[in-house]
Amino acid sequence: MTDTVPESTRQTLERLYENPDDRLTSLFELGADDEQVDAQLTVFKALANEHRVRILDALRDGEMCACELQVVLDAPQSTVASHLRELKDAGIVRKRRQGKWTYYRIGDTAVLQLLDIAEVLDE
Amino acid sequence: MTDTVPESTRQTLERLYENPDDRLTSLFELGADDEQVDAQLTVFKALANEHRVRILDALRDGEMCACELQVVLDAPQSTVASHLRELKDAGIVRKRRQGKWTYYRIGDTAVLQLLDIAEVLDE
DNA sequence: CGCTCGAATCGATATTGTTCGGTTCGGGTC
DNA sequence: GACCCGAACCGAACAATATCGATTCGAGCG
Repeated sequence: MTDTVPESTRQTLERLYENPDDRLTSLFELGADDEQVDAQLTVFKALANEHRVRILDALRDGEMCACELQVVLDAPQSTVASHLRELKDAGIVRKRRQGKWTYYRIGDTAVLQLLDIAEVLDE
Repeated sequence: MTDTVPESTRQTLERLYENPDDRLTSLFELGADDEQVDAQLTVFKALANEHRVRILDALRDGEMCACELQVVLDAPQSTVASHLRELKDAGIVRKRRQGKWTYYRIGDTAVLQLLDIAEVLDE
């Protein structure tokens, strides 16, 4: 495991620490587990697009059908549909079918927290 | 403004609402302002990458120098450096130079909140 | 100064994400 | 059933990001 580290890095660590091998091991252990990272990535990737952020900002005060979101985004139907699908796949949004229309809503208030925190973050 | 909407969408809204023009206008006004969306996007794009998420997870309990992060990620120096630059540009991370080394740390506890919320979100 | 080393930048290439016309699907109406 | 309409899906063209070797930069040292 620790022997996959490039020699240059090992040498650096040898200068930095008394027990480079121990430090190497603890550095490896610092790595977050894959499931945790996967969950975080799923969410952040879904939020990392202007259209999708605008959809969520529009859904803050209630559900809307796909055709209305089309107006808010001012984008073609197929484009809006694919973004809605990504948001749904990421578990950020839920849909409800009523007759010919499909209504979308934010699935969890935690999403609103994410939007709020991100908005303020870079002061 | 409302006349840029495709005719098909207008027709849809005419069937959905009594005053399609009013609804159209309020839909447009639902659009979040650009500054707000920009701020949110900057943050989410910076977080939408596995390497960068792993860096932040590693920085949870204190600062680390670039060469140590290289070990945590098990990635080449230039790759790590470019990710650190993106995190810094997004205002998520701060750096501090000490001699030949550069130490990075999370710049705001709000970042930790984002990581925590995202991890739990998709239950 | 000349040298070493950690970090930053450059740039060509590879990978991933986005757009959107065309088509299909599913419900509703007559 | 035939038709209409909103939404979903497909896939090819295009755009944005990521990767990483090579080079440069900048601090420390002899």
